[in-house]
Amino acid sequence: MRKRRATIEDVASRAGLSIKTVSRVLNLEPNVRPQTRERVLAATSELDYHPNLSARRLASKRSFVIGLLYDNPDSDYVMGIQEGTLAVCRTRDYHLLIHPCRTCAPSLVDEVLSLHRRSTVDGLILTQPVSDFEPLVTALIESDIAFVRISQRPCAGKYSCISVDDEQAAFRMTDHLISLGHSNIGFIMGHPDHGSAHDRLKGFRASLHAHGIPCDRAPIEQGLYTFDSGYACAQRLLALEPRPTAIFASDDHMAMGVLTAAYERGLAVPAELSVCGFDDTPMARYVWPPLTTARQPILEVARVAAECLLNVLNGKELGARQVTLESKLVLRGSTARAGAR
Amino acid sequence: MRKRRATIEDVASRAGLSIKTVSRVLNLEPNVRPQTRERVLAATSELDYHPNLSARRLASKRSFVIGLLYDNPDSDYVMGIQEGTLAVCRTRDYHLLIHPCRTCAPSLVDEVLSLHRRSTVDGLILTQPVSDFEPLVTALIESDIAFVRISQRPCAGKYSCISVDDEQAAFRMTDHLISLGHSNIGFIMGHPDHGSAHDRLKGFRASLHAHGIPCDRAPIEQGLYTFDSGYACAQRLLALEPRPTAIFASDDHMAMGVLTAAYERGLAVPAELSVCGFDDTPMARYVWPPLTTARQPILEVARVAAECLLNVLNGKELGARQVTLESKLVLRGSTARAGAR
DNA sequence: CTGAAAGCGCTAACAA
DNA sequence: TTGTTAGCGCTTTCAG
Repeated sequence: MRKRRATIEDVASRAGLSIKTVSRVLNLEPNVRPQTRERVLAATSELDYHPNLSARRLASKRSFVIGLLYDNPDSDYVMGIQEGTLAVCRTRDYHLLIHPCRTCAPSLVDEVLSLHRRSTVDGLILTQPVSDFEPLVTALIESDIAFVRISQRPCAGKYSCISVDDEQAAFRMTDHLISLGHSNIGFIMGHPDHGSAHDRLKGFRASLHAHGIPCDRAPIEQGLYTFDSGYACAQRLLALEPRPTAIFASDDHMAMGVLTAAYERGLAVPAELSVCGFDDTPMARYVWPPLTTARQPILEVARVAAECLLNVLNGKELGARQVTLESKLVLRGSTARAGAR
Repeated sequence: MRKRRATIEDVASRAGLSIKTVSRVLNLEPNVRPQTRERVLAATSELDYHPNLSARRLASKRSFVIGLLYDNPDSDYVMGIQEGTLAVCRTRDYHLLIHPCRTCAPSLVDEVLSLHRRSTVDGLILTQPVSDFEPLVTALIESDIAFVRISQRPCAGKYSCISVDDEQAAFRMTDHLISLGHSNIGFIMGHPDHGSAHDRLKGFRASLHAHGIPCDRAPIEQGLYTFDSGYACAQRLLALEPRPTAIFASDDHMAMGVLTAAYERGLAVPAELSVCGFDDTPMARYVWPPLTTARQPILEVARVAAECLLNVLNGKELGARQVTLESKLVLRGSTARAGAR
């Protein structure tokens, strides 16, 4: 037979203390004698006591929930971010509310503000491109809602911003292509609403420049971080005279579009065309040839962001943090020495 | 300047009614005169009133949260399920708590029971393979926790079970291959812990049988729903004498492993080998050649499951529902007429 | 260092 | 059909 769930009063009376003392122990507040703490802890476990979240939320006027905002078609990216934030939430007894959304939806700001107004969430983690959507960020600041952004562009104020070194990584990737003997390299840019797209382009250009390759003549196409856009851009690049010997796509989806375009033209990859992507999504390994790409520490990014936010919510962090994590090049079969047949 | 958030009392006094009446309107309870209801609604919107979730939860001893359990490496599948359940939750003012887990973790049962014990969730949606994990299902039934399973195998009792027609779809897919002139078809089975793996095999066999092809001699390999397992199985199948002219992989990940194995052996797909997958993950379109596969109505499955669960939680549904949704064959370039070079 | 009492904002009986 | 009165289980003053 199931007994009624134990409450803080049960614990208090069992330990021969007041509920306030029990509450103190549970909330790790100071000013409790170690011995008293022990008594509480003992009673707690004897009764298999678990605080009632709703009651705690009501009394403390906090939800102990953080919201995760995303508008990203890449499932693997989103899952990675979810996993990282969840890991932190679990260790700190918070819950995660996922909130997929459309950056372009006119209702977005209201939607998010209402999440907070209804005390559904205490704070928010914003991923790209939502994190770069000015109107929302401004509204959050005005409403004094805690948030942490995952983005390259820091924003003013006490708001932390976590990112990966897109520019650096793109620089190194380009270096790699050049070191393989490529000099006519086509570049496919990502969705212009994502800060990362601009940074990756910057890194590409910087590397060309560093190697004395005139970058104003480098063929650059505007993509959208999707397979189809990559395919379309590749069609244009491959029609150029002289044809690029390598194509650097700003993400793996577009790189796969490039592969498809190459196949359709009967171009051998990597013998006649080197292709590289970015992000190292799981499928980069699964296409043929496996994609050379750059691996982002997504989980780590998410973890740091969540940790930051929880620190802010619990007054453990004052200033804004500005963290940049490092990506790694992953060299696979889709890139090879130029002219190697 | 920000005013204090309106409470139910504010609404009541503004409408000149008691809080109970307001509560009735908010909870769609009967026995309220339409005119009274109007007064409440007016006050509600004038004050921009939103009920405090925590208070409601505490008083009603319900969390208005449902949990989503999954242990599936396929991000696209998981995202689809999340999206479908979220859509329903939003329309019915519930929250979704995602809970990725490891079916093999010994702590799984405790972990899930504690979600309910701490009144974190009112009910659960189980996806495969968690939904087929007996110990958990049994524990949930014993603890009288509401749940809905996404699985092919219905379980006893008043518990609903939503599924797709894996067997039927595999049958049709095999039919398709046979109609293209293939008779020596290799089959790669999915992870044996997933009910779907067995059903797909059953459909495959049934189709062979229906066409008078001896299925006891059909080459069948055991995979794990992963790229690598598909690759390994394909290696074995392609080494057979005579070599199969088609391979039916039980999911797209494994099918991609087959494609890779074929490339490495210099086998042209589909000219020398037809390949088909299952699930229609987004990347099925993005590989070369694009994969013939079967599309599952994942969103719909998730929606129905969530709707079911919410109905149960709100006493709107008594018996167990047993729903099977239909998959669609998606014919792409990876399959072709046998012997067509 | 510890405790008593007063809510947090809502729902649930039970009256009226 | 509507209102009154208790709680739900916790945190927060504020006293000791």
